[in-house]
Amino acid sequence: MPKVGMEPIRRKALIEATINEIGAVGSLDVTVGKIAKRAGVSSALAHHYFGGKDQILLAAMRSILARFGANVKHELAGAKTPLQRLEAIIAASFHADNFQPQVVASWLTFYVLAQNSKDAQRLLQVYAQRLQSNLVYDLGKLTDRDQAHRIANGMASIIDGFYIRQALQTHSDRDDTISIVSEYLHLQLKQASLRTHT
Amino acid sequence: MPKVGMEPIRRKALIEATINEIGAVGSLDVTVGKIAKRAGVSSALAHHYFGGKDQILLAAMRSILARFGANVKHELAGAKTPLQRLEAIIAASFHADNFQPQVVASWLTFYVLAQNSKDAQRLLQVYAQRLQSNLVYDLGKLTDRDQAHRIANGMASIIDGFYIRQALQTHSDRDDTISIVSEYLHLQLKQASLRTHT
Amino acid sequence: MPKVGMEPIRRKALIEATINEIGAVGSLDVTVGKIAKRAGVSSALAHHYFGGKDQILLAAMRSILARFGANVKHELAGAKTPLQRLEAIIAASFHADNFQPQVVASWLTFYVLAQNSKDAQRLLQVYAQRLQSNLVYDLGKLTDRDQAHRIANGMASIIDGFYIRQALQTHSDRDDTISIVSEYLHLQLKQASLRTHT
Amino acid sequence: MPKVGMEPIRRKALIEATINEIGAVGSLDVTVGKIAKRAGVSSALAHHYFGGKDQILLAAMRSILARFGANVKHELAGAKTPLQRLEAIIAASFHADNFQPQVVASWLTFYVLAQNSKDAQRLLQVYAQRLQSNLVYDLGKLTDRDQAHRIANGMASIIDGFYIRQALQTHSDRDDTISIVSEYLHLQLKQASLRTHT
DNA sequence: AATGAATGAGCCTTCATTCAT
DNA sequence: AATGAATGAAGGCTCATTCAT
Repeated sequence: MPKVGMEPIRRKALIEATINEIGAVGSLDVTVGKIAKRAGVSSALAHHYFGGKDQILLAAMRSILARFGANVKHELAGAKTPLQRLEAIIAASFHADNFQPQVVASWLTFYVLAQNSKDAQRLLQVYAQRLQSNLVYDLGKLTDRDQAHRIANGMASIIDGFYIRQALQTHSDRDDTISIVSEYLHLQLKQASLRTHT
Repeated sequence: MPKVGMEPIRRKALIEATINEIGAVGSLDVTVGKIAKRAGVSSALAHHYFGGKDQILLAAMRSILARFGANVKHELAGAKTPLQRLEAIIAASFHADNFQPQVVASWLTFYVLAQNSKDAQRLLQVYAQRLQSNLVYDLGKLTDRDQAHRIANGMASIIDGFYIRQALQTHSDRDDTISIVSEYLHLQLKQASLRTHT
Repeated sequence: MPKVGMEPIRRKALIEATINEIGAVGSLDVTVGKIAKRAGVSSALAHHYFGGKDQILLAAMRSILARFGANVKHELAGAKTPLQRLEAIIAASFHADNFQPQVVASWLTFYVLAQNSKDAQRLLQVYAQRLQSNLVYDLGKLTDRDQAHRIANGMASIIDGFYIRQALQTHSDRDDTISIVSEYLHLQLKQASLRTHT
Repeated sequence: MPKVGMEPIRRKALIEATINEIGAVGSLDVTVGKIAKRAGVSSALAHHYFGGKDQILLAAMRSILARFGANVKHELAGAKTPLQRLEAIIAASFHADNFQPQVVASWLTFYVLAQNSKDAQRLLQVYAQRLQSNLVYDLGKLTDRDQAHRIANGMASIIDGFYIRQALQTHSDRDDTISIVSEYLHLQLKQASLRTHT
């Protein structure tokens, strides 16, 4: 039983516990005490390692965002063409990891948190902008700049829309979801190409 | 002058105060005390009329949903063709009344509330299903049943997506938003007609 | 049992309880909960009426200061000559009301509080300056300005000194104490008059 | 190189840190953790060496008292006559070492501590009695026993009074302070001699 | 019709203290 | 000799809720 170097272990456990707790109680009533209990430690320890409730939530948020980023990167690895890259981003968005109930519930909580916490807001905006630039970058190779922005905007919205509907337990099939978003992309591109070439 | 018939006045005032309070504090920290103060009454009175905090929130939710329904009905009034009706639904969704910051913040809160309250969940689902059936009904006249469901699903998601992005203060232009959703509809219909006729 | 207009009664009771609690536990460990219990109410009510612990302490401080001020005013009422007025101030300082163990313990607490609270500091300085100006004013009629300030300074210090020693339970006789301070005053005045007339 | 003989070094550092911490935060909020951090060690070590918070404070108190005693002894070294000795005690009381803000803040803290801790109380009383006997002893050579006690009492009070006023940041000039106390002594002695010879 | 009074329950946070390493 | 790990206990504060008037 190691008695040193516990910090990373505890941090990880607490972050995991936070996400699961949010998933379990649906974001309301999420309490430092309950998170700590779920992680098998005292609430004092949670404060010791994170400094406060907000920072625990923020850390959980960062963790989810990081995992999402990693998933995107991973999916992107095998993609060659811009279109493949765009499809990869869609796939990553609905990757099982990111689309789990607890994770989706966490997203919802973070959206709410972002209404009052500058830090949470910044975090969420950084993520949103990165997604947006990824989309715009690849779309830019397939159509003009204005269309790229427009389509990126639509895609991001439709993805967020499916997320929030998932949070509401309007369970939809993952593959159906992906195909709807993917189809959106294709139709928009076809239409954009028509517009451009006319 | 005995004050009679105050109940509907107070209820209305409290519901309005609830929505504004949610809009003001961003859904967190919304307190019966603050709602009551905003409505100019004591918190005890709020309990007296509604029975509890959850029911106050539910009433506010019903109010927003009702207003939304009225807006839809109003927009639908002048619509003749199925396509016009679908456009009317889109227009109503982004009608200024429904797209105000406080209202959008309230939606977010209700989504969260729905995670824990059966009543809130039911309310939200009733609304979602009504929207869905409206969409499916009109789409059904323009394409086959499967396609209708699919397109309705996509439309609802993209609308919800724009809502949540609005809640995050990713302010987008109302007309742009409408045109993106509307375009989505048209492209899907064109595509569906191709599929059907082949 | 009156159920309205409780506020002043509760405030008074809580302030009294604060002073007694400070006296009882010796200023350390003084807790909102204990104060409230001593006043026969819940700690929530104490917060309701005062807003927070600091403000409760501040209110107790103001009460003691006010009582002190009233005692001074009362003693001053029968005083005619400047010398009588100065003696009256001394008498008031060691008046039974102000020299009770709980009250003296409260003073000590307030001194400590003043180290960290701007409000407490200001309060204490207002009191100190008022005492100082009273002393200087009357001394100024008996000697020159410089001497007046000097003697006032000495008198205030010796009074404070007896207070703190009282807080330490170095019980000294009240009359002895008064006579020592009074004697200080007389000797200083005699000396000052010598200095001036030479 | 095994670290041996660290104990006295750590103890000294912790005591010094305690005094400075009290001076820095104004006696409230003084925490074992902060003291330890200031001393550059873990709070566990502080407990290891002292056994508990109270004992750390007590040790700091003893240190200040000892330093004060040393200062008195040092000043007394050059004093020949009783009067010179009395003046030496006054000088020592306001010696720069003892009149530093941190030291004065510590005194205030100890006064508060003494309200609840038997040990602190005893310590403070030992110091007070030693000072008192010193004063009485020398005064006894200049006047009768009753007068000696009386004057010693006044002197001690006036010194304490200046201390507490210093703690309240009513900064007074050191030399002025000394001269006021010294003058007190002289006037009292003159008066006492009159009384005796009459 | 309306409210002031009052509280219990619960949450976040801090801190002295212990223990194994 | 020294510390990271960990916690129990307690405190300040908030809030939904009840009740008598």
